[in-house]
Amino acid sequence: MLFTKLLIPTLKENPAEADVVSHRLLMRAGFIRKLTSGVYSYLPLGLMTLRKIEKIVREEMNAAGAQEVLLPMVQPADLWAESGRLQKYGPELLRFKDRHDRESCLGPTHEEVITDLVRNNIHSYRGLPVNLYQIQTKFRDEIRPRFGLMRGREFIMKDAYSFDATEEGVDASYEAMKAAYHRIFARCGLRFRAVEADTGTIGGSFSHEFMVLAETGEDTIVICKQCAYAANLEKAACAAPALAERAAEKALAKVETPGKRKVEAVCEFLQIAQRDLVKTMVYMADGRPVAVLLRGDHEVQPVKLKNLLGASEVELASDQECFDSTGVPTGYLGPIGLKIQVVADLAITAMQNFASGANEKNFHYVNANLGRDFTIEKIADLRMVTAADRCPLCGGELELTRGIEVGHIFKLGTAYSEVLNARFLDSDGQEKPFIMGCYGIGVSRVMAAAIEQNHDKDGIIFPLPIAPFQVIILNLGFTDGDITQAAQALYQGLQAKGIDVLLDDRDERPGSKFKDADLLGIPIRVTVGKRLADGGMVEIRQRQDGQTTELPLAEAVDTLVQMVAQCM
RNA sequence: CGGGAUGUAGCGCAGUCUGGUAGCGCACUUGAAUGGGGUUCAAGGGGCCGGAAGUUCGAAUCUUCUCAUCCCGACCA
Repeated sequence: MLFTKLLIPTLKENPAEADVVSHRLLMRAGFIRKLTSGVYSYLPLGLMTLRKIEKIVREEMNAAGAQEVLLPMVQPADLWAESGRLQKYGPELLRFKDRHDRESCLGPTHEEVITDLVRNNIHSYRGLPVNLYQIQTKFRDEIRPRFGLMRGREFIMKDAYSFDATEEGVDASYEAMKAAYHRIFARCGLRFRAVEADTGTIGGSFSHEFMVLAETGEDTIVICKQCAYAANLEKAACAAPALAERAAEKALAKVETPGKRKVEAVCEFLQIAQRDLVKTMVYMADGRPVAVLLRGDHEVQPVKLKNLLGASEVELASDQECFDSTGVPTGYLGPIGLKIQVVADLAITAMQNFASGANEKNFHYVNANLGRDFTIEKIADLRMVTAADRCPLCGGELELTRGIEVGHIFKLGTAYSEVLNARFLDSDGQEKPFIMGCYGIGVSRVMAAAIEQNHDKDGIIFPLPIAPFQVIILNLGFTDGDITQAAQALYQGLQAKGIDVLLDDRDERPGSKFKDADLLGIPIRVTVGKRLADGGMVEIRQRQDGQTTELPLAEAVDTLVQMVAQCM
């Protein structure tokens, strides 16, 4: 296409509202414009990239045996009431009434609608398994939309739902999706990892997130350097502590620790290492206080705690809440004689003769021992993994790194089919609920994540498979008929070979064209200028590494076709 | 919803403290020159100073209220 025929409003300066790199560059390169908070228009270039991502997604979903459908965005509230999520989903579900005063909502996700569709149309195990997907705009009234396309309220999502008759079946469906997702993100040219994840509010029993690796990612992920283990920090398991040889238990003693509340201060005062102190953190679990014991140098992982307690919300208690429930000021809490529920992290089972608060202002115990001085009902893995931890699978070294969640797959089980009474007749004549899985990809987020991962100071560096154009031709001889004609010919030659090519035919200075080409991130740039007039040569430059070659115009088409084929 | 900040031309900003009727750069229009890393000169067009109320002879500027946007926390593709 011709540059002059496309709406590509590039910006020289960074918009004040954008300070995340993908947002900034998407704005500057003229891919998106904001309409209102968390809601964006896609301009021609943005839509082209989106379409390329969608095409890859479609091809892989179809290849994995899924069928494409398109479900309604406006949904009756009744259906959400039936699943129980009308209440549970909260204000993120945008609700409104139509002219007949019927309660409606905008679909933030489609478990209800798809389950309704399947329960009304599939009644036998003979129709199973089935996997239905769509690519569609979702709306979630996020508390705080931010980072441009990374967390919009309106965004484009591919969501798929599988229905199986058996456990083996759903496992196979899940694995097929996992494999398809690997192919999708690999084909998009992204560096990513699939990690084990918490199942969150969607529920279900098993889940993986697909993370695009980028320093600016919102999530921390844990990767084993030796084996294939990878997990979200929320989920990452801590290896069971190595049990050292048991030493003799020393006598418990209460010591005065005036004004020493923080772990560092207490340990310094007592002349002990932080790993020899048990700290006591109080959390409010659905409004009920719970104390968590863990080693002085460890941190609580709230999601693990939430899961252990079966609570819907856990939050660190304020100093006041803490005092109200225990009668002890924070800093002096300890397991011995504490009146509220106490749970403990696994790591403390390996500790001996440790220090802890004495539940009395300005006092701590030393030489406390689990079992002798106190007992704990629930001991579990409750802490955050650290880089010092070992892989729970192979004992290898762990690495903590940042990622952007672009895909999430869940094995749902029968959670939705049960509440929505979606059943089929099995071969044994029994009526059974469908066993479901659901699988999402944030298509618009993939575009943003690709940029977070691939950019430099000059602009975007698109992986070729998702670049709006594969090749950009710069005509630098705007006033020179021969050069302009050669650029035109090259443009038509590439088009004839099926290359997505953009010809910069603007009456602009060379500098502007170079700057814009870099900003747009088109992988291959061809410059047709006075070097053509001098020696019949054109210049080819790769955006990725800046590698430049010159070659005769006559060879350009074949060479470019080869280069593009190599990168797809 | 808590904490912080900002709203002045399409974009980036100054002017606000100390009230006197709106300015700079880029972009845009016209003309000329220039043509391999955001070129130069000249002449133009464009603003209800987010909105409302108040104080004042006079408000972008002071006061109050509102709306919007962005950033930091709990949620998620």
